Amino acid sequence: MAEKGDSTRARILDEAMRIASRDGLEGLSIGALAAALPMSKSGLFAHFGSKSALQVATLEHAAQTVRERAAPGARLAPGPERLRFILRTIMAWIDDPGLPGGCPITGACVEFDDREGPVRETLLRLQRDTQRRAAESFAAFAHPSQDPDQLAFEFRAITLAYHHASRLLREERAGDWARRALEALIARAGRPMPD
Amino acid sequence: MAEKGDSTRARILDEAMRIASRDGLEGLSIGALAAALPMSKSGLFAHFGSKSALQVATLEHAAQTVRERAAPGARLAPGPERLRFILRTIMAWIDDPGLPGGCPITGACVEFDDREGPVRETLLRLQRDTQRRAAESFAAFAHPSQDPDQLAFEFRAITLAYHHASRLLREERAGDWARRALEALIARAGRPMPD
DNA sequence: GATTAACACGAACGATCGTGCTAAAAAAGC
DNA sequence: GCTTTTTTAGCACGATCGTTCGTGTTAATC
Repeated sequence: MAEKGDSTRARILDEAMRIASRDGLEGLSIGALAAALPMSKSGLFAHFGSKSALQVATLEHAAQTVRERAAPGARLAPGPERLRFILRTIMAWIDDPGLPGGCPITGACVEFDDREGPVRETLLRLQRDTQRRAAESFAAFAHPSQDPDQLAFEFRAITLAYHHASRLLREERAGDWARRALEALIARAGRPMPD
Repeated sequence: MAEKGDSTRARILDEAMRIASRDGLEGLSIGALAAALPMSKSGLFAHFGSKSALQVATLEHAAQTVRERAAPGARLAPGPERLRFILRTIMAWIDDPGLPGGCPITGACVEFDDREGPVRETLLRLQRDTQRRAAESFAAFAHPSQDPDQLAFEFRAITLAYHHASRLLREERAGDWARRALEALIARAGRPMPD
């Protein structure tokens, strides 16, 4: 049985997530990762077989981590409270001191948005999934004339802008801005759509 | 007089912007850039003296380009119409077929959000500038109880989410979503802030 | 026409990139 | 305790990275 291999694989991916957070998935190099563990380059490489496999594994590992942190939100019924919980979780994830460059998935989204390959496909799957979940929560309480996908788009917008304001601009008010934006969005979702 | 040098420098930066759009500012390599022009690696390098100087110059060039495209908006008074024009301009810029990876500045924002150095400082200056301009347009018509910085944050959110939906997800409805989000934001700006 | 400055080039540097191959060490199964 | 499988290390490869240097070519100045 593969026992030892799995635990070192997890150790590798934890560190890979950290490095990818700062330097991006492409900037994540096998040599630097091996040196940080520490481990031999070839020994590490044998776990994945290719760089893009390592990139995909790192992405999935990051997605799994944030999924676990958001798990308590599943107890809440889909609706405003769950959305507030998700936003808090994402904001804490973006500001996680263990991730010196913010969310590695967000980074990869910009890095690989136009590069075909397995990494992009993994990203698409992950992002479509979270988009769908946000839309569900909006649909649970929004006015029937409102489009859940529209609201989910704006929810995503808030998290992206928070990443931008918090990490690049280092703006202290970023948290307030994001919370207020969500409250306004929740309020609007309950009203009928104008036009 | 530096005559020939300036024109080749512009040619270099045009191509650098294209490559940085797809591969990021760090993925922009001197060798690949020289091969694409075509030009010798050393001849190109002499124009900038270092890679980070090339990165900064590429960023400034991109900012100048988008500034020129947004210039007609200066004729409009600060307010909703100008905001609509800016959003249209940014969306066209993000979808520009000459930029195979979307806006290179947005890419750099995620790539360099936690890497100290001249590139990050350039980004900070550029982003603070556009943030300030958006806040001005909101302040021109918003209800006094509204915070222009809050509204500018949400305006940025829309453009970031559009980049995400259009380039990564390749979602056709992205344009509609962004326009609707802006209209909702403009409408809210005119109303007093609740509580 | 001679001098000088600006510009581009080719070659080479040490370093690091991703990726194989082979053998030693460690763990697992009996 | 031995065998078999899994995991790691060592070493080397071709390619590419940013950068430096010396040289030639072109254009402007006197």
